[in-house]
Amino acid sequence: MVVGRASEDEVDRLFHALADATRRDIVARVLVAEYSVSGLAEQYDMSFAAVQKHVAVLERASLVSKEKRGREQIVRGQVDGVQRARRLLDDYERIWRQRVDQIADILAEDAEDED
Amino acid sequence: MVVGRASEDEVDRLFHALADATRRDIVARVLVAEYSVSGLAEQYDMSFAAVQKHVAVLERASLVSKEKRGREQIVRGQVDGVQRARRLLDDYERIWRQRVDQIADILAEDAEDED
DNA sequence: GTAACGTACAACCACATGGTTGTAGGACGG
DNA sequence: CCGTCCTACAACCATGTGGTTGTACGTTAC
Repeated sequence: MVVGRASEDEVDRLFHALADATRRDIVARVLVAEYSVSGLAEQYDMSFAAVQKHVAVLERASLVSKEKRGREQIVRGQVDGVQRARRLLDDYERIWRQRVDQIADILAEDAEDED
Repeated sequence: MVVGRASEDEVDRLFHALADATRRDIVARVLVAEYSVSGLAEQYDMSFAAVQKHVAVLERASLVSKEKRGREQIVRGQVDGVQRARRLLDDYERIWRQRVDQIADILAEDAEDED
């Protein structure tokens, strides 16, 4: 198919995880510094459990990873997950450019004008 | 012309629209060629109304545009929507690189006496 | 040991989503 | 005109999502 690298389910999880402002903010934070889950929860006006769920969604999408440290769970950003998403969008742009090139070729050959 | 920073809602709609395999396939198709809504509906094993809803989601996310032609509605891909999403992910990668650079700086300072 | 902390998870609720069918209306061809 | 095609939209249903609270359990501190 057009986008071949990751399974459709993985891509679903990836974009779904990114389709929430709180989760995007979490990703941005943990790309910069480490946070415990409760440390993250302090940043937002919602319950600990809600933040925990967001982190779980991000983890399933491979956008963050968790590592147990003592009684805390440390959350880190996984930049390769971000890169994977970006690369998928690159594919779409490439498809589009191919089409544009084809159209340009046709126009160059026919030298026709259309409105 | 640089696309300005998108509102959180716009980004939500963008990634949400991309978080469905059928919708991603529609985007890929209409980036290559024009389709009427019913033309798209023929491609998938679901009702016309379902496809119509998917197109509406993509339209709200500015990933496709519709144009009336006779009794048909022609769907086209909007590559700038794709580019907008990709650029957002670029931002995340940039954040991450800055952090990596900072860490590298710290390591470099620590290793200065070694020079 | 006990208390507090950090986490996991289940149950629950309101609401959105993705699908269906049905109805209605504009555009085209006879 | 009439019938067909394409579209729009509403109503409905099952399921998923984002949030809550409550409970349980391991870890740390006192």
